Amino acid sequence: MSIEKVAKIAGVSAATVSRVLNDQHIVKPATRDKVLAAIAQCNYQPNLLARQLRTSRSRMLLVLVSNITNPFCSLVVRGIEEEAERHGYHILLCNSESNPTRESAYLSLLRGKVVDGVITMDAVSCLPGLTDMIGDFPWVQCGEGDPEFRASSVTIDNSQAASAGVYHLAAKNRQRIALINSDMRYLYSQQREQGYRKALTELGFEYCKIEYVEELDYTAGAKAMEKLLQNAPKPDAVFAISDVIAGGAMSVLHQQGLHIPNDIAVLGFDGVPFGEVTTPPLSTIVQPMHQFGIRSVQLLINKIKHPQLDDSHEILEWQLIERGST
Amino acid sequence: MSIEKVAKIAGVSAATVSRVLNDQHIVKPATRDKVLAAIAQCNYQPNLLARQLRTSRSRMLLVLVSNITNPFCSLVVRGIEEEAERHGYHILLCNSESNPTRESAYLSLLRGKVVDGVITMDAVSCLPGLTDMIGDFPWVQCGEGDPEFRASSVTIDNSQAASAGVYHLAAKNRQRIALINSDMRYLYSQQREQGYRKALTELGFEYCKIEYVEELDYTAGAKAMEKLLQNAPKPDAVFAISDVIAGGAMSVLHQQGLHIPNDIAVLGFDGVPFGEVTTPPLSTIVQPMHQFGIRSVQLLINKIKHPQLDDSHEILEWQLIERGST
DNA sequence: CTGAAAGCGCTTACAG
DNA sequence: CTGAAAGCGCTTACAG
Repeated sequence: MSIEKVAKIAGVSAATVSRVLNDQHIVKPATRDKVLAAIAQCNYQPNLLARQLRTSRSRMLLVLVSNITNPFCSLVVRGIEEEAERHGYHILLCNSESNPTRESAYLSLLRGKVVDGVITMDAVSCLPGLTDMIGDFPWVQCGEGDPEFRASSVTIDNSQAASAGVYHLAAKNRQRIALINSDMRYLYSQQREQGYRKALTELGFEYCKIEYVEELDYTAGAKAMEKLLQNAPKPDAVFAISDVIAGGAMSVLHQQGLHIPNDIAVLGFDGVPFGEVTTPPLSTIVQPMHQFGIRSVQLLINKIKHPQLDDSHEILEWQLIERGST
Repeated sequence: MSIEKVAKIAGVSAATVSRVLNDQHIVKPATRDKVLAAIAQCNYQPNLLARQLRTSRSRMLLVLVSNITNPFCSLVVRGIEEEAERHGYHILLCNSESNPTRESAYLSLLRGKVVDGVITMDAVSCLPGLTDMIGDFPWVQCGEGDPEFRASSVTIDNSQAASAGVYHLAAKNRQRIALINSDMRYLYSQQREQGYRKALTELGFEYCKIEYVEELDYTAGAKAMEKLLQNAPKPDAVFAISDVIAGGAMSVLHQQGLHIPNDIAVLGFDGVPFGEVTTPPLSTIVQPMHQFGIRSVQLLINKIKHPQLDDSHEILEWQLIERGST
């Protein structure tokens, strides 16, 4: 079923059908009604590929996440989808697992005109080949903002938030605050570590111990916690780079019979729902995940509509929520 | 940059460039080399929309999930993406939140030729309008298999698994086994409830108490648990329809000072990673989530390639894992 | 082995 | 207000 056939049924030209389809009000009401009737009669739905090819607009957005399994990511994606829908856009999801081959396969959709722009939530910024692939296409980095790249960004002040986390723990009389950080490829990891070290210095604390994880999952958090408990003196607080990591750490502490927060305090990062149901509930630094998604889409669509626009870098507010674990 | 320009640079016709692009081996090696050089020289990437329009194959799959935030969903999506990539397909994600408007917007992409087929993980089956939209397009239901519909499916035997759960709890000397079930729109909810009731009858248990949740999140699980504890006699075991629900329930039990499993046992469903880090670790019925994703894609692509094929209904194996909570 | 031509199904100046 | 025609960028019989 094509526009040509609808036109024939309605007794008009394809151009007129197209005008009706696109809500152009220059069509005479009577004609319009005939067309609408024909469309309904044959249950016609335009071929979107043809339209996209012709207009060179796909109204699709590529979203590159490193791990959709991470609740932080899925909450951001939710915000992205909500806002995209509002603007008539659809989402193509690439769950990259930080796999460059897969990322580049998806990014080639930009040059292939299948998507109009991309939101990245992975550290593409350190994979030079990939940034070449993005080239001049509309791009916003979400949750991470490397000003070196020609991309807009939506983030929080990671360094400041991490410092605040350390001060919070210090206010709870903790002296030996360990950090479980993730892959230093991520700019946010670097920034949070910097904030952690800065606060430690300001406080005059000597204890400074950092364990790195390669994946942001419970198992990685558990392993890191085990390592942290091996050397003396043991920490009396752990600051985890993500709530998921904190969850893994807490399970090890329970196993070893340590009391949270008396023996050791635990502070997370992200503000993911499961932090509300841990034992004890997890204190954490909340990122505005939903808002991350919404603003990212707004910036991206703005850039798609006005390509000559300058990149903008948004810093949203974080918030420290104290629950039972600190 | 179009195929025409590449052809001009290489001194051949567009048809020849197209043949090289599509790896057709009838091209003379010398010609082939010239073309490849031209492609490299101008960094050419074919317009995928044009190709898709011409071949009427988009190599895109639509995935409809009700809530990407649910770890069950994201683990299945991961499997889907992995297998799709293997076949050269990309994923369009619709996080429907069970919102019919959004679902139908995405489903219209089927008739719009933007996607070649759809995998649903939501209860579209009870939204008649939506199944009309899917029409005769390739469709597989994942995690739910309603034989009434013209769709293939990949599931487990939900009724059998639920019965086994009840028997497991009975073997732990539980007599008052409550069920926290989800929305009865879902076929799997109906099937699991049926398995639960069947086992209860077989065991001759009189206690039978079911609480329903509308959302599959921690909060909903917590609320349901609170209600369950309000009437006497209290249950000595809770069987939750999902691990996330179980997590919410456990937090309430901890708050009320009840010991798990001594005072009350908790059994989950899904086998999601966070069940490993609860206190105590969660016993659960594991669904092969990754395999769900993989098989769904295989069935779907098979159907895309051979539309006349009959629908197939696959039942995969579940597994009861006993951890500390039962 | 290669090219000229038609066509996928739309949209959009242009002319009337 | 409407239609004829061109064109988006590919692929694919068809002919040579």
